[in-house]
Amino acid sequence: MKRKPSTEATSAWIRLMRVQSRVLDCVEQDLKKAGFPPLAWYDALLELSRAPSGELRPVELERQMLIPQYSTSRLIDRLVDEGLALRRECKIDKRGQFVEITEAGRELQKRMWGAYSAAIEKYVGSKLSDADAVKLSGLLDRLGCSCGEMKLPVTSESTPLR
Amino acid sequence: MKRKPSTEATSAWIRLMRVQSRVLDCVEQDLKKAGFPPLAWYDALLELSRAPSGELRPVELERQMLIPQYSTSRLIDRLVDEGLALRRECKIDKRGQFVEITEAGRELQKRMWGAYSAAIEKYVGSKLSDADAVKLSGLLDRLGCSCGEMKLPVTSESTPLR
DNA sequence: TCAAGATTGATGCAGGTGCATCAAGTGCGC
DNA sequence: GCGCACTTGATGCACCTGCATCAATCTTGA
Repeated sequence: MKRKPSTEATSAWIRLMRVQSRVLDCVEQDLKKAGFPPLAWYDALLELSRAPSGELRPVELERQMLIPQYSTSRLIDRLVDEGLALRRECKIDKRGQFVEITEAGRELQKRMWGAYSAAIEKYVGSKLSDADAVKLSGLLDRLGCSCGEMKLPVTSESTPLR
Repeated sequence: MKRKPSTEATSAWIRLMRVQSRVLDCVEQDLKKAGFPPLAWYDALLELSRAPSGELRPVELERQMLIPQYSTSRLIDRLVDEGLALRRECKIDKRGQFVEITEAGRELQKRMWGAYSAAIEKYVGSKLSDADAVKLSGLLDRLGCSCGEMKLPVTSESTPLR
């Protein structure tokens, strides 16, 4: 058996697991109560809306969102079913396709950001000073480093972040 | 629409979500590769093994683990199917029952701790000084407070934590 | 004591996820 | 130009989860 973690590390691990799941639960619950779909839909719509012409290859979306391929494929199915996105053929690579966000998709994304940002403020922002939020981000980044980097959200005045 | 979160808060939120899911994924993956069942089984076995006579009411387990009732019910089903626990009738309350950990259950819990603790060290302990781990715990606790408190793991030399 | 309500635990159903695998298309090396 | 490995995306299957609901039992209050 390998070296054991310190009690401090173990304690941080436990809190990371518990707090994240609680906070995520709260946020998802608020969104659901407001009649919105799950957060994953928001993430996908945001990625699409940010893309140059509102379209991405599924494989790009997959890399942005860090979810497995089959998961992306099915998420797109659902978005398309709801008229939030549509599949377009990709002429340069006939295996592939483009997924394009629709007007309805863009609108839903914006409306969701209202509820989503309020939830972030309620469950995170209001609990932490900005300085502490920065400290927390820094510590978390140290844990994430080994699994690849994290996209920094480019923030302009009212641009939704991810 | 309500007040918007600062970019610092939003950034912390994003990292909390991403880092947790990455790290959890890594740990679960390591456990799976070592041939062990999911972490939830470990948590349940640990709670049971810590209980006074190795048995708990499902409703207690549910409260300890912070998972929904139906989830507890089915987790117990699986543990029982695998011979890691057994259901005993509860004489004082005929609606209820006791779930008792078996010898096999205790053993699996101990064996899992070997792999589990190694994973914690690998993905958390080795990335953070003890002092930073304490800081991280503190910041996370501030977020968790609104959702109820967290059990502090009582640590003695080689006692598994949760 | 008895009815109304709360608590305990199980379960049918719809849907989501992970895994393995497949088919189609691309592109590289020879 | 051909074959072989790789990439892209979809899907069948098993299992897991959330939701709603149920039956059984306990508790409370009049």
